[in-house]
Amino acid sequence: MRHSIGDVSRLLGMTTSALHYYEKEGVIDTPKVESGRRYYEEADVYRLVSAKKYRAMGVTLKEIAEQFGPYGMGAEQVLTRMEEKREEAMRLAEQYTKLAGDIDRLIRAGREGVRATGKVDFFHAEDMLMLCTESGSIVPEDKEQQCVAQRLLEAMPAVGIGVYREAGKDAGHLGYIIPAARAMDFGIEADGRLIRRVQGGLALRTVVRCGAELYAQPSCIFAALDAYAREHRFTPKGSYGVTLFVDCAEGELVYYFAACIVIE
Amino acid sequence: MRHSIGDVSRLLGMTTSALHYYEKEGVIDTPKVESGRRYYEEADVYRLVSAKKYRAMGVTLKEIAEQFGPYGMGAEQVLTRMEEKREEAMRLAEQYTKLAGDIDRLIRAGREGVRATGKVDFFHAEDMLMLCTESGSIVPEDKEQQCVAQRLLEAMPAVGIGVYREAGKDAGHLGYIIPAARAMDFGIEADGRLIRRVQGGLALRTVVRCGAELYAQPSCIFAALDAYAREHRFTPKGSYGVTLFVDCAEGELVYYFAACIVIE
DNA sequence: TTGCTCCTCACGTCACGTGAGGTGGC
DNA sequence: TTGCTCCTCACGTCACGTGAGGTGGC
Repeated sequence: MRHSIGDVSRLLGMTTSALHYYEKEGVIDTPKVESGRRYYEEADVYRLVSAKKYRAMGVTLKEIAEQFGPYGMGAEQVLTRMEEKREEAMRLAEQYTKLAGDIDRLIRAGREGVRATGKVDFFHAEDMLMLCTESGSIVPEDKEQQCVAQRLLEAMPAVGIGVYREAGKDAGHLGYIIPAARAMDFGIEADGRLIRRVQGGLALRTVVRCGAELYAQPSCIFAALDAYAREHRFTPKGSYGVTLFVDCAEGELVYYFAACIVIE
Repeated sequence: MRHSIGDVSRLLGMTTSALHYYEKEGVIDTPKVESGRRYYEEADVYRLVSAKKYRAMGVTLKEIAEQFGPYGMGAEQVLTRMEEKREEAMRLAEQYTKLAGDIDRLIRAGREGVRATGKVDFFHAEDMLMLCTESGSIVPEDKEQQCVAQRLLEAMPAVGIGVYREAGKDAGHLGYIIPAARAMDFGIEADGRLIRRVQGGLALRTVVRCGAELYAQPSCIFAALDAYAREHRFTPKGSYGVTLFVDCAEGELVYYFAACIVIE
């Protein structure tokens, strides 16, 4: 029995141009031609169904063509390839699960930020890992430090831009910040020099907006909390803040930060 | 502080050409130029870090450019977009989890097939759903039936090509087969006409190889099992077989099928 | 004759990577 | 002068989708 390209395309749910492409890539050796038209034999359709199956597993057309070619692969090789694809699929599944979690955390923090801007409350601050440059810039000067920062940035979107201020100091530093718990998944550890651990604990928290002054005075995000702490006689330990999002709606950039001062 | 493209690229872990591309796509408005060279301000780097964060969430460059543009988006819109991306990530996570499971089942069946070719044993056959054409071809003639088959093929790689033979009949039919349990995930149900349920139960099983005779006589895959059943006086109920894989190693196509006869 | 299917190019997609060939600054 | 960084273009990637312009069969 011979089938037209239209019937085959409807069966497989692919366009005729996709079938032309499969042919060009050597997945099927040009089906018989007759006055220019293609006709597909049962075995060709079987092959296309198989090809679609392997595509669904993430095998590339080049690999499939190889597998089906005149010097095709035996069972053992095909099974080995499938094992690779299974690992790949599991890796992707895990990656997307974690991504969904990271996005969810960002959304929660963002929603809370919108509601809570300007208010002060208490919460239990997580331990964080933070990379700050010595120069105070967002870009490390040293090439080695650039590479360390790059490794941290691989952990996006779990990692973000933040501000850190040591206990008792006035100056804050811009840098990259990530929850310590999440950093472990990426094999990122505090090294005591570049990447430091910021101790969590009971903390005062608020959400602030700021503009370009952030770059000149990163600690500006702590101003409201500092006043509150003084007024209520809390003894500040370390302080940190994380970017919630950047609002561009008015043309001017407005940065939203969740800032906190650990008090215990 | 101003940074060269090299420093920024090392920080972000992207090539300079990627940064050129971001510029072309309007993610950053051309940073200041001076004798042809780009220099990035702190705010530009902040923006690039943000862009990288959204990229990691699966936001396209066009969307990011929109978000950062002169008529950029406010917090609420950004949060809504992030919710979409979270759903997308969850969908993908689930999809890849199931894909890994499907591939795993294929690998197990394949490995067992390699070991067990020619041997007969007993096992508990699952219920299956099967679509067979009336014509006996792998391609339905009717356009409506082609579309039903297409819906089934969306369930790749859980669905595969198989053979079905009714109890007491000699002829077998080529078609598409999927475990009934897995079919539910895709909203596929037996309709009594095109898609039929094949009852499982205690069954004889073997793995057979065959060539092009499959198309003329699909029931050829049951030959060995039929002989065994006659010899041991089992009363066959329905029979079915599923493709394990196709071996192309010798140039000739050799189909491997796991065939079974339900006896109870 | 009129639809319908099919044909072969050619070009677009998306987020870059990889040269080729040339210039500027220390 | 020699490296090094940076520049701009152009073309490739991967699996197709979308026309444009034309032909064959009922």
